[in-house]
Amino acid sequence: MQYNSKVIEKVWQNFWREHKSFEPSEDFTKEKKYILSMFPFPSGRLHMGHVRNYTLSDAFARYYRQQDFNVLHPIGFDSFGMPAENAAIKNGSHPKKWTYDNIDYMKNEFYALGFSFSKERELATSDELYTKFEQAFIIDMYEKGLLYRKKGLLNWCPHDQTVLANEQVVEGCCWRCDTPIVKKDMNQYYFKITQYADELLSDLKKLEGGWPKQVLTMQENWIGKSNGLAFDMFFDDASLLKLQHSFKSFDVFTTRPDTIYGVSYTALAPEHAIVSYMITNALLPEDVIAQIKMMKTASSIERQKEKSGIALGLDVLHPLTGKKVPVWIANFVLMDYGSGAVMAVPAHDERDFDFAKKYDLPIHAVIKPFEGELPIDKAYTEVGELFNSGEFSGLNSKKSQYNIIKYFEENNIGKKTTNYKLKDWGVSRQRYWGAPIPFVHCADCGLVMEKKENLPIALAHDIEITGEGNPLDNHPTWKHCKCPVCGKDALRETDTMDTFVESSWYFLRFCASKANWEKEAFSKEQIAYWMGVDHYIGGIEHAILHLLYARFFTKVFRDLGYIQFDEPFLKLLTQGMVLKDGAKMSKSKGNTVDPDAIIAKYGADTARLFILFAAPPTQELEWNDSAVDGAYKFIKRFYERSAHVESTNTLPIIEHKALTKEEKFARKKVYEALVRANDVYTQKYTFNTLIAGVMEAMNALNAQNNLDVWSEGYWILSSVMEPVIPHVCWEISSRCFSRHNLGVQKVLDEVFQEESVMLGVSVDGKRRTEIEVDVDASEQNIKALALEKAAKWLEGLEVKNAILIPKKLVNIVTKG
RNA sequence: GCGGAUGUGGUGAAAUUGGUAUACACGCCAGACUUAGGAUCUGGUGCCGCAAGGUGUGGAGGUUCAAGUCCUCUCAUCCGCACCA
Repeated sequence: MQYNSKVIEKVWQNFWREHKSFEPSEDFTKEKKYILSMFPFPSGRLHMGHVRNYTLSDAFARYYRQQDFNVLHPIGFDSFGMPAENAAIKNGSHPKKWTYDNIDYMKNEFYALGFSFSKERELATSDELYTKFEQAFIIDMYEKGLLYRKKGLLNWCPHDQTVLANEQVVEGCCWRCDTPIVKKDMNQYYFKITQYADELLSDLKKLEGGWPKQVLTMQENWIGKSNGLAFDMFFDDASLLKLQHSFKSFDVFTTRPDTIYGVSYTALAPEHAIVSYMITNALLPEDVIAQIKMMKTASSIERQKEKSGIALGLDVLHPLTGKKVPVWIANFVLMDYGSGAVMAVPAHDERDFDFAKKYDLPIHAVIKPFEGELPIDKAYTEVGELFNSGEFSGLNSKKSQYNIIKYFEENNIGKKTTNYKLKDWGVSRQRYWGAPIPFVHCADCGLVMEKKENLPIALAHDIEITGEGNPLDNHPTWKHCKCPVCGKDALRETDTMDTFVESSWYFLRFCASKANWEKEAFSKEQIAYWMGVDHYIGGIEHAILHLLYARFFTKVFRDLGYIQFDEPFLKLLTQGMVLKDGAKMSKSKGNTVDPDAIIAKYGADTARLFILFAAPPTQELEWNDSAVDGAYKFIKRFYERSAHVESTNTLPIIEHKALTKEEKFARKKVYEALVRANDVYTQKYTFNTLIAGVMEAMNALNAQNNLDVWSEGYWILSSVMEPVIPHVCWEISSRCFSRHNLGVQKVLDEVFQEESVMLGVSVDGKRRTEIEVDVDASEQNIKALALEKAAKWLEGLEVKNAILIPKKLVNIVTKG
């Protein structure tokens, strides 16, 4: 009996396809599990990260099928996006052809890996049918006021020639191509995600336990809620005059109202409206204007290098003391947070301190430590006691915040305010390969929505992709249309949507059965049955972007009445990266391992086994060729030793008491593996330990030669391992058990009942020897035996106590 | 700087959550079978030591009969955020 992965894997892959083994049932009375992996971008071929991702979800899906659940385990392709267009520029291929060719290739790879995806529900987000429903949702969102268009300062990637959302800028660079981004003033569509900021934050609590803590923290920090005080700073008379009375004040936000008496200057962002006004109206010297322009055009990285500022020659009046406070421009003040203006308290804020030192501005301390001296060479940012703070002097600084905010509110000079770091999601992209935004610009009616019956607004396909400009905009006819309201000639919006829009609702689309695909995006009934996703598996790199957007869409869809829950993903498993030689696999480093080559050499089962065995799912996985070899050898042994099994359609009945020690041990190991399997599949996800347990059981089986024990062992082990190495298990199961063993397995308690146990004996916590005792031996007898056995180590010592931990050890205590 | 995580043999990693540290596997060593072996099987393998024994979970303390696990301090590595007022 020779193991041949190629033959076996082909047989069962064909079998599963012919029998449609992995299609979910429409019987909504059955208990369900929705197992989902983050779907891939069709980049051409699978990499090991994909293999890990889908091996994990496949293990869950197959396990729950065996447990008799109705399992939805779908797959699709996140198939819009810039790489298709970049490939077009490079090779002259059409993005559509490139994309769908890649999808076909990758589907074959999925097939060769034995993944139990529903074939019927496969989709690509670039399918026009998908675009149709997406555009309809966009229209709904616009009607709800959740989508708007405005001009603003945007993150522009000079390489990809498009704008990016804040979340898509990583360390000042484009998340895709690493090019430093620059700010550009443009028209852009936004989703009003900030309207949901508070709910997105508070609902994180509902995910505790189901999501990794790390991801929850990252989302919390990203939303960045902070409470504080907002108030107006009014200009003095001289400044009003200088500003030609165009501004009488500006708004500032602080989270430290307790430091209000320490304000010694104020700072505006270089982009602030007052600054712009002064530039436009030539209220500043030419060289100062030039400096400000430099400051504005500097990349965010440059801007962070060193603090710099310019005095504007204006003063405002302190809201409580009425004293003059100078107004500066400072490069560290961000226009898109709060109001783009801050009150500066150098004595109690590190940034303000650095700035004040550099420009020799006054520093007024108003908080002192409860004990010890106030530091003079740095800002004191801790809690302390207020002084020089008018009627608030003497208060605890933390507690005084409440009093000070209350004072501002009572006197109508400011109010309690909450700010978020989260910004609205800029969603338009000036690129071709994406879903068109379904709007029309009409000279008479303005910006109007396309009619739903005209959807989808599909892309033009006879386009030229050169990398210059927007192909839809350059197309001779595509953008010309009739206004859906007045019927006159009008122009289509040529921007397309961010591809994160598609991945924000694909998990809902999967709930729709193919029969209804044309008719509706999904039905309420289908959603109610399948959602939420019971296990969502994917990379940690989506901790913020995709997962935040998908949560947002879920809440919006709920408020639109389509669904009735708040959170889409009940449990999230974030897999670690796949490494080779200690580094992330990448083409540039030349350390990639091609899944196709592994399948060709060892088969899919080996690849799957290695990936699950080498490390727990959340940890990094170091690729190791000889360990892959080891996985292969295990499967080979597992298969070849199934020759010991006598064919049967029922679990052999064994009289446990009549067995030899080795036989009993083998049964115990087999059932231990079963117990562990249930625990791993449902709670712990540490597949490495499950596989180790199965290996132990195999070793124990091999140390005995009772055919019934062999058969029972294989009955259970090939069921337990089926989610991991399905092909070889179906082969064994089919040959030996006519597949009757693939299903729920009962744990037999009798195999765990033992007549005697080994106990460790330690003296003062140090292990010395061991004893074998009957399970029902009395504590006294056990201790006596332990003392006798440990006599050698007790010479000259006085025994004070002995502690028995049942079934574990006896610890003999001698010292006082 | 802030936040999170991780440190256990030559390597990937276990440890039922305070109870016999190193399961399982890779590697290595020895043996068997073999014309041959990068196949297969058997045995061994934390470190020091001939041995008795000693020692050992990044480091230093502490709590406990008992600590990889709990507490305090510290070092290292990785990840995320980063002038958010």
